[in-house]
Amino acid sequence: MADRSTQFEKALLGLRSLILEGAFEPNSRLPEVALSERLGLSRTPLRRAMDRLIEEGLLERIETGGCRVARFTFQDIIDSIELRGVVEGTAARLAAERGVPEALMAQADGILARIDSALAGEVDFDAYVEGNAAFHDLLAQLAGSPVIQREATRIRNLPLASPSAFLHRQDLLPDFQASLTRAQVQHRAMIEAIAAREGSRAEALAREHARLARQNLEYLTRTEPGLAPQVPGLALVSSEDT
Amino acid sequence: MADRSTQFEKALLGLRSLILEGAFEPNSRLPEVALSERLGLSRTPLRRAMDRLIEEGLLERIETGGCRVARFTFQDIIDSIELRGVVEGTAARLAAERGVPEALMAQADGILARIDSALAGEVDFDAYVEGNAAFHDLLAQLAGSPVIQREATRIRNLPLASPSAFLHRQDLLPDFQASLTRAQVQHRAMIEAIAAREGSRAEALAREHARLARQNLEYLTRTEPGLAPQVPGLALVSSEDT
DNA sequence: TGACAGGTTAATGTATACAACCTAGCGTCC
DNA sequence: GGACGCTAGGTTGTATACATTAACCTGTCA
Repeated sequence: MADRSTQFEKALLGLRSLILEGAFEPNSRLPEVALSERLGLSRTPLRRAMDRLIEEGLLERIETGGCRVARFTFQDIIDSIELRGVVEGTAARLAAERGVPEALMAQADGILARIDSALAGEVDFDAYVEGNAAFHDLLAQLAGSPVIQREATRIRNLPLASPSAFLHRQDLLPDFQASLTRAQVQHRAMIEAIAAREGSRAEALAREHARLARQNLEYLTRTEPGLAPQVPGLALVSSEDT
Repeated sequence: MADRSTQFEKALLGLRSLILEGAFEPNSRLPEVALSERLGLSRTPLRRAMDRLIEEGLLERIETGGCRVARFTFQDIIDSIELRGVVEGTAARLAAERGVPEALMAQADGILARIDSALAGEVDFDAYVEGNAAFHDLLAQLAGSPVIQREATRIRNLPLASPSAFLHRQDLLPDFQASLTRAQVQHRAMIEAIAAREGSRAEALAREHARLARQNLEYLTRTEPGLAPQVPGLALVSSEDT
């Protein structure tokens, strides 16, 4: 996130992808030298990337040293989405309580209009995804609090909580256009609640919005079990214990 | 957190202390070599510690490279406490909704009893702080979700959100024993709400509990302005802009 | 006198070498 | 035969050397 096109960035993206693709056995230890050779870089940036992935919850530290791939379940994804709704709900509530500068509300309207365009007629899926990301980034800003913004953005970018983990296959939903439209209705309702200074409603709407993502995910995994390995974050999901 | 008595740990604790004590000018760049010499270790563990402190929000990365001390305000501390209440509230709500194993509830009762003892008669402040930490650690576990537990613990340990940032001078409160007793009443009410499976009430109580910490902080800074430099997290607080 | 170009310095990012630790396997002793 | 200890191998944690890049200063030219 910090550096562009550095070895660290390569290590971070490469290792994260490998983990989410299920390239490693859960609970398996990750030897640093072998990994660094596999990724074509030295141990220094690799270790930095591993530290970051530990923060993200994809890896966990071993007491004796080193780290291993974390075991996570479908319920962990559900919980991550719930948490995202809670934190975004807080951003929305505080924004409503404290008020939002004109300029930011105008930006919000612009983003909503962009998403409307993406949904009009034939759905422009890429444009929707882009607009959706912009909306949630802005939502994190609306409370005017660096702390809230940081944490909301952070949790939204957690691999397990990231909408992009399944959004890219949302075309498999029974009526995916209807789902996106429903999400956009919630987007607009949130902004309206914030403008109306109704904190509780804004918070509830944000939570409801996250729950929609959860329902979509549950539907996808119920009807398309074969999809799991393709969906980052679901590759390691299993029903076994510990 | 991971390693004990390693150079990394020394770097993390040392640098964090220096920042919170206000040893650096806000927005000042931190040169790695000078810092590593000052802390008596090499750049490798120092850089790891700096990465961690960036995650915690005490430092921020500079586009061109390196990092500087973050500027934070009193409002940032308020927001961090608010966020802590929200996430702990979620842990409490989910625990109530999903139910908690007998063994964990028994542990909770044990901790509550320990805090009661600490408050009986002459207040044993250290024992209270220890029991309070145990309570909040357990609260993070009650939902039975590794994700919730991770994030609740993480946010609680953020320097700006940490109760220990001002708890150690809580003896300056007008009637600090009453304040601790009120907190303990809230502790017990939370556990009872969870046992009664009342999620909304449990969540509201956790938020209320965080708000008590906020009120204490506000009182302290209002009546003892000279205390600020001694209170970690307040050293860098200022009313100037950007 | 001001602005631009070139060089020099110092900083970070990266690689690698070194050291301490844990683990496992084998041999010996009880 | 089993258990304890020692040694060897490998892995991580740390230090340092190297390279690359950005900033700053200086000198010259317009």
